[in-house]
Amino acid sequence: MVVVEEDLGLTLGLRSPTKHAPLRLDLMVSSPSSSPFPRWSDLLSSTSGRRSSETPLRRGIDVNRAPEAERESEEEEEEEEEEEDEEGGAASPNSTLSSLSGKREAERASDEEEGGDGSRKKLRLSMNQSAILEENFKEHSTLEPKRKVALAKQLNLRPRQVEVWFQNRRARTKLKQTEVDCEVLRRCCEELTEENRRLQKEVQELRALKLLSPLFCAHATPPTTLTMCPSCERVSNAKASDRRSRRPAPAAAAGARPQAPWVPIPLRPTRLHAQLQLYR
DNA sequence: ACGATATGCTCCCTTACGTCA
DNA sequence: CGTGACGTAAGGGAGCATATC
Repeated sequence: MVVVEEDLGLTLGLRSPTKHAPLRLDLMVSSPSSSPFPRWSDLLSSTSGRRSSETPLRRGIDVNRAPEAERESEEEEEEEEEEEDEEGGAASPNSTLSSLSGKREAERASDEEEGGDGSRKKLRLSMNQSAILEENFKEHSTLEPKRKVALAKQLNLRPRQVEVWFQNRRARTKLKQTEVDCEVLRRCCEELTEENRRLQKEVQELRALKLLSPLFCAHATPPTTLTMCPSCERVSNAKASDRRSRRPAPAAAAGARPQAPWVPIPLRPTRLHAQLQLYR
């Protein structure tokens, strides 16, 4: 499966009204000054301004750190998974029923054993883990199986956790991009509404001007005649000298519409005509 | 060559949990 | 201390691509 980075939520298909360029937002981490390891809540806090104080993670408490014994067993499990991965395919336990066989089912079973009562465990990633994941996401927003396993090993996480993190990260990026796109569209709509209002006003002023000066149209200089081709009904304002009958061009004008005598059409000033004159 | 099936991936929506005000 | 809002890890379904038979 060929995956293009731009299709992964970074651009949503909405186009800029001006340049037909995809609206893009750089959502990557940009070396924050306050903390070396930014969290997503910080990156996105421009909209919700909560979470101003330090989190336990910031205070140095890693809630995600497992006891050493469990840690070792997890590492053994990861090594087993890595071996399986290198034999072929990624160990990615998915929830699809058809996929719940074999390796995945075994992994889920092992997870439940860890959880004990079967309740869902929710682990917070440490700042360091988040930062490394963020760095990797910056390089590429998708995960190859080998990179996933390598990252998992580096971060002392299960490959499934790395996979989920990337998945959620892509979702956040897309959500943020959607918000930006909506804002751009909203502004565009406002501008067009304002432009429409302005034009309506202009039309009203022009109409009022016409009512006040009834001779206005008479003083305008409309073309006295137009010419129309009887066959194709095209209208032309060619000069009188060019209005004489023309013979249909022979073979040279192959594909061209056969010429017919052009007939002058007397024109009277109309409202449309006046408008056209005014807008010239 | 073609269809059925299995597998693995991503996307999307939802749920559950942790944290904070 | 209880509660609601919010952020986020994780569960689960659907769709798609690929490999195998």
